[in-house]
Amino acid sequence: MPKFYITTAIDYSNGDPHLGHALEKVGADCIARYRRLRGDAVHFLMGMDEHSQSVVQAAATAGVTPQVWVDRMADTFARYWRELGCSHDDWIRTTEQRHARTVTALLERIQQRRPDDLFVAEYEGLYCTGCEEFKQGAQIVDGRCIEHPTLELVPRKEENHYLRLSAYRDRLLTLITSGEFAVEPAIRRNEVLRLLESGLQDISISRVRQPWGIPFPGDAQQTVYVWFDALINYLSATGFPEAGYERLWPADLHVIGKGITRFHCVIWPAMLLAAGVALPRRVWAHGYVQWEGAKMSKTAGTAVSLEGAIARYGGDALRYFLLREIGFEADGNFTWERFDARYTADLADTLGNLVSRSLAMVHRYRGGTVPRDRTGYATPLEAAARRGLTAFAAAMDHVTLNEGAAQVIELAARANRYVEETAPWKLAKDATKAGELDTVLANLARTVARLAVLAAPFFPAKAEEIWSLLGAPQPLAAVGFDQLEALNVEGQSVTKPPVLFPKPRNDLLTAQRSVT
RNA sequence: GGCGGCGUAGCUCAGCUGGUUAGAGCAGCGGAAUCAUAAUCCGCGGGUCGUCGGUUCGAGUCCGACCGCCGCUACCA
Repeated sequence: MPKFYITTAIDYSNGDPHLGHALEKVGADCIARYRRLRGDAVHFLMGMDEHSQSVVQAAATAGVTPQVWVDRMADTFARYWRELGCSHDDWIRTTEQRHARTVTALLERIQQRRPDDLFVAEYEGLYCTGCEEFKQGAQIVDGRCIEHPTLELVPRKEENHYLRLSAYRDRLLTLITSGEFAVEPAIRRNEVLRLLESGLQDISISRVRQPWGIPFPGDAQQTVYVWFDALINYLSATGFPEAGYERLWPADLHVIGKGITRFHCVIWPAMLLAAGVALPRRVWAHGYVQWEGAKMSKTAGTAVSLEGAIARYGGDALRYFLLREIGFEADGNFTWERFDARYTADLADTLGNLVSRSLAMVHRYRGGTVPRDRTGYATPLEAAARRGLTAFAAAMDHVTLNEGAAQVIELAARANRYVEETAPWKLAKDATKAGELDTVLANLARTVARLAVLAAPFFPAKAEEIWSLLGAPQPLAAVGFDQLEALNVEGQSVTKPPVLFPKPRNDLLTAQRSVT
């Protein structure tokens, strides 16, 4: 049973999660659930990044200590991920002792192995005495800090610890080009390769005057720079440097957003190379959720609240929509209209209706017991199902989650056509057609069962509900992908179907649409 | 500025290494059916495949230019 260690980016603790965070967690969870279905020993890590300077500010604004603040944020995030059905096996927070221990250990290992890769140098930048921070880029407008436009920015020098990132350029180029360290999708790999080709600068990895952090080993004046600290979380969760951390490490897949590709595909592997620790096998950088075609922004009032999006049809429906419509590669657009359309067409009318009519007919015509198919399932629906299973696996293996979701609904649509083709209600009126009716009902029940299993990575709770309607002796989680082709549900007592995906009234939806 | 991507039916998008009359889903219109959440199924789309050139027997599919969007451009101290 191969292990599969999958991680998501840890989230900054400076504000509530939104749809963008949700896409990443749900996508990673979908992959994790799919790998479990394929029989891997999955270890799925999520967590929180709690050391950034913005945390200190947010806490101060709220009038609480940083620790109280991050505890609060961690609870909030964890609550949302629970509502969305995330099946993570571990939850790491960078304020935890186990993380600090690993950060320290990794730095010490670099100090021992490659002492030349760590050095002290001066950083010189523009310092705002109002913020007590260095400023750069968009934070400077007209030569002044945007927070304190009445104050002069003063040039200031600071001594920092640096990592000799430049030494790893060639090594990284080779590793990425060869695929040994896979950066995906291709557009992100190309970006990283071009960055590498243009050369690397050394980076500073420590800060002074920022006590909310992990002490830099051997220099009590400094703390570890938050990015350097945060990246290590993936390793911390394995128990490094304790013996046995290799049971999980290296990570098989880091799921991240496209905005932090550089950190994960250049800095992180360089850190590991310096420390002599194995590199993760693969990084997948997904795109962003846009709102009405534009970047989501809280200040512009265009950030859809996760609460509202979950409240509309429940967490499962939101998962499905994000993965089917936004996808996990390029940017995608969220609108209430598209959400409503997908929910209605795919979940309610196609899948929900198929489950409803199939189980209802088993009840009406066979007293609720799935009959036996005496033809050996030699039907067009079976042929379509076999093709569907192959296409589903191919899509999921390539992390084209939207295509995987499409395959699930397509199989349900094919089953709906099968119902029309065979017209069970006509067969039921002719006693000589009893065998044919058995075949149709058995095929439909088996298809519904398969759909429950295939849908579980996308909407686990509803899939579980469908599965339970079928009266199977074993739990859904016990079914492996290999068993799906020959899945046998004959003789099972099915429950009369409830409405799985109720369609809300249109006037209510219109009212909700105005609320972001 | 540099590098890269995108621009295909009202909407969301498929179209791999160039080759029959350019496809799917949704929406819309017409019809059938009644097992089912008034759900389902069937039929109907003639879109200059952003624009203009070029290569080729033949180009959404390759090359060039242009127009319009977008991404990355390095320690956001």
